[in-house]
Amino acid sequence: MTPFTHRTFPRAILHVDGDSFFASCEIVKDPKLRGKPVITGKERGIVSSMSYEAKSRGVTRAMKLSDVRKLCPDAVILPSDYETYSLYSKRMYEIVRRYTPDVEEYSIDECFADLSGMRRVNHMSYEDMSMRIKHELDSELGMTFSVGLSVNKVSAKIASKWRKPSGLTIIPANMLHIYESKLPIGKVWGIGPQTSAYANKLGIFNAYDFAMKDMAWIADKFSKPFVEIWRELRGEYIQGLTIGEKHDYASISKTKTFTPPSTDKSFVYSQLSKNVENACIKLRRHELYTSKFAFFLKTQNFNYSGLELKLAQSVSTPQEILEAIEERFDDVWRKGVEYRATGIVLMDISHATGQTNDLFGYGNRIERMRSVYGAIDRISEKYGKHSVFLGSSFRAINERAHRGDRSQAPWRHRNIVRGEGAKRIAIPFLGKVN
DNA sequence: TCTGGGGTCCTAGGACCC
DNA sequence: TCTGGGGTCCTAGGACCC
Repeated sequence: MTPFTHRTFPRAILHVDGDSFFASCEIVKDPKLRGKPVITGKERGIVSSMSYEAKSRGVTRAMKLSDVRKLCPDAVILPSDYETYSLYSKRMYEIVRRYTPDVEEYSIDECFADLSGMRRVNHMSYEDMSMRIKHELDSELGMTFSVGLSVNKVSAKIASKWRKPSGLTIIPANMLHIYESKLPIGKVWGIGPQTSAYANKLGIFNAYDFAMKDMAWIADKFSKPFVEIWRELRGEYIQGLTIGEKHDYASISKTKTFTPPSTDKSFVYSQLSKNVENACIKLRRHELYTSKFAFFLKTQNFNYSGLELKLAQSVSTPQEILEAIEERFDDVWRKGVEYRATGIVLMDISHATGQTNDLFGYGNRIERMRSVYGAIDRISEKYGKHSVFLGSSFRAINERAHRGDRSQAPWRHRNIVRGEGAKRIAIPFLGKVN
């Protein structure tokens, strides 16, 4: 008899997790790689994803590629190819959607699905649905998935992680306590190192210890998210699924580390300018607008300095953002400090432009800017990303400029530059827009 | 894990108002 | 002038996830 509940599947929540997803996609792209230690993340210099062959040789996530080559000289190291990964990701979602419309696209290699109430429609048990989903994923996509079925998200996560790779684990409510008593508290989804250490101090070591505390005790000692986890560990269904494609964002950010670090203001600014351009590209792809943002610089010792700024109107193009940054950049910039990265975070994201009274004809200009960027997005689609970019991003995009010309003013975002191999043509911006 | 990039949610505390 | 209570909005920062 379970301590928690009687019904085996009050809700049937599935969690699907692609095994070594990026590396697996690379192996499907190039079957000759099968059986070899495959690693992705070449462009970053650290391991992003590794095949099980690589894992068994001792390769771990975030390991430096120089160490990987020593450990595993025959490793095949590839740059990330997100286009392909997203394609396989979409195919994964579609297969799961054959059995229920309620699919949450949780991340590029994971999804949740609510199978509740689908037994009659699909003419099969939840267990059979889980088996068939896994079989269709494995056979149609040519890689393996680990699948877990239980009564809520937290438990479904426990199930899918239980056996990897290629596991299928089914945990009905009356069996939850068995798995939980073998699971260290820090392995529970949503319980990280801080909370795990705190729980240990309170005498909680596994998920079952946690689940068996009473409500008042938990509520007294933990914040809301952990109370929800506690309830799900007891078999309740608390965390709903977010169904459908992701088009809404609370924030959009872009940050990029450069090596070696730099004390060169115009170079660092160009990095930031490029990040702003990229963030705006994402904004426009989802037809979104922003009216608040933060920019920051990251020093060599991982200190951050930055500012949060507001715009008079919502925008989806970089001009106003960069003008605002330009005005305040010197408040953040410290001469002689070595910076290793810049970043931008767009906030207050909305679907509409957010009407404000337009005292200075500002909106008119924004309208024109938007139509210019409509054209730019079409050019980029046709000729590749960054075939057109701002003058202020020039040094970040044209790598060679880093060592050479230092005379360029940092703020040249009023010029748009068209890149074409070695030839790059600056186009005066403001005067030409109509 | 001596450190990459992109997200989300929650809480505490200050400002301001009635 | 002082004291008390309550509400809302905003920001900084923590914690966690993939």
